Amino acid sequence: MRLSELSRRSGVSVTTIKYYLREGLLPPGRQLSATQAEYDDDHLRRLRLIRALTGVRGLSVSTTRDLLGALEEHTGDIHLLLGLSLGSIGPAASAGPAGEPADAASEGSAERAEVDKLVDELGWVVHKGAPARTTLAETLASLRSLGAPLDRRALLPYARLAERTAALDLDQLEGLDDSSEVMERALVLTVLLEPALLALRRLAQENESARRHADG
Amino acid sequence: MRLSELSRRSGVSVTTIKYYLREGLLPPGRQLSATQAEYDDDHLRRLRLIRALTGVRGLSVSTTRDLLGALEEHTGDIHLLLGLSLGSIGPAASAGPAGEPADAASEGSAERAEVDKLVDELGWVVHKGAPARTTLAETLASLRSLGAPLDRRALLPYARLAERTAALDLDQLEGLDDSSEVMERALVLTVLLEPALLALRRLAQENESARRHADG
DNA sequence: CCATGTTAGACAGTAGAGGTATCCAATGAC
DNA sequence: GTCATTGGATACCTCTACTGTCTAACATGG
Repeated sequence: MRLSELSRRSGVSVTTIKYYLREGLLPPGRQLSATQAEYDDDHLRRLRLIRALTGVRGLSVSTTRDLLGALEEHTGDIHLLLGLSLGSIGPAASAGPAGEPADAASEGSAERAEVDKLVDELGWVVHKGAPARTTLAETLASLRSLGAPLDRRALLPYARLAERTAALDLDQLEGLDDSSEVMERALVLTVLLEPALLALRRLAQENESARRHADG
Repeated sequence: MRLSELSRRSGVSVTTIKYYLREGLLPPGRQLSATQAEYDDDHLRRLRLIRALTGVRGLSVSTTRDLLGALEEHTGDIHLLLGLSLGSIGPAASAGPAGEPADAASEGSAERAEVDKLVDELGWVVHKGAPARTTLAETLASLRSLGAPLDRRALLPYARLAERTAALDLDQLEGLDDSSEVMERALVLTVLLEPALLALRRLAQENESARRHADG
């Protein structure tokens, strides 16, 4: 199909698609001549994936590019994809010592040790450099500085529930043969399911709050 | 304390604090004269909370303002806070019929019904207009259009785990007396724990993936 | 062969978010 | 009296995610 047809079928404007091509989110089409290119259903799928990641999940264009790049790069190696590539997709990766405030509860290196100890205690096999470890440590440091500290003991039951959630996630990948299909599904489930899980948690919170106050 | 001291103690620049005051994220200090104002520890706490919400969690300034506003408004009514105010803090609230693409898997009104049915099946007591219902429905619609549909049956075990997560969350609020303290703690735990829970899930995914591939 | 439509590529422009910088007159501390 | 600080106002800046316009080269239907 032509670029204009790709645009019509995806609901994404031609200029925006050109922008994604420029930014390397979408691979170029098969060039038929200097002024003609053909796109296939893979492009349409990819485009829908891009819109879901940026729109529904709210990822930035550059994060989306990195994610899609990791998808191509580690084809067949679902470990690297789950553990490293999808490891941290928060707002900021906070690289380097940026000189935090003097008084603000000493940068969470203590939390990093706590996280490593937790992972150890759980018996999890997780790469030492997994970015999610850092994300977790940062969040704990932040919670502590706000006066709501969570130690290993408090975190452990959450971790056990995360374990079971992850098992459900991996179950969803069963029965898929094609490797690239598995990889894409893994990305979709890991990243796009996040808003759904958070929404479920909020609904459950409201319910639980209602149940506990029912005695009043 | 003075504005400059508040700045020094929080690590946030004076201009940025002024910006937050302008935007209504931080309440004004006690005005001593036309050119003198005093801030207390509440301001410092609030400021740290703002930085945590925008920095760690990545919320926008306007979302943060809404959240903090809800905190003041519903003091004492933890229901409204959990169910309605914190209901949807995703990237976009998608208000109104914005004319989605022609071909893109018919806007998820079917998903909305599915969500309502799920909540019903679970026996959850949740406000009909809870924004998290919409968030959930949108995510499901998006997953379906990407060829990875999750129906009620697949979602149910996730919901049961969310239930237990919410119970842990509410446990954290036990033993707190002061109402405004409970409210702030609820907000912090609901919103700031999110990155931590997602990080735990990703670590657990890597572990589970390693476990399942251990036979190879 | 010509009118019309489409393409890649280049580049400028835009709107919103999240600050940052500067100036101001008033005022408090020393 | 001098100097730092304040609230208030306004201008400016950087980044992100697009959007618009232009050009020269084709393609396609009549």
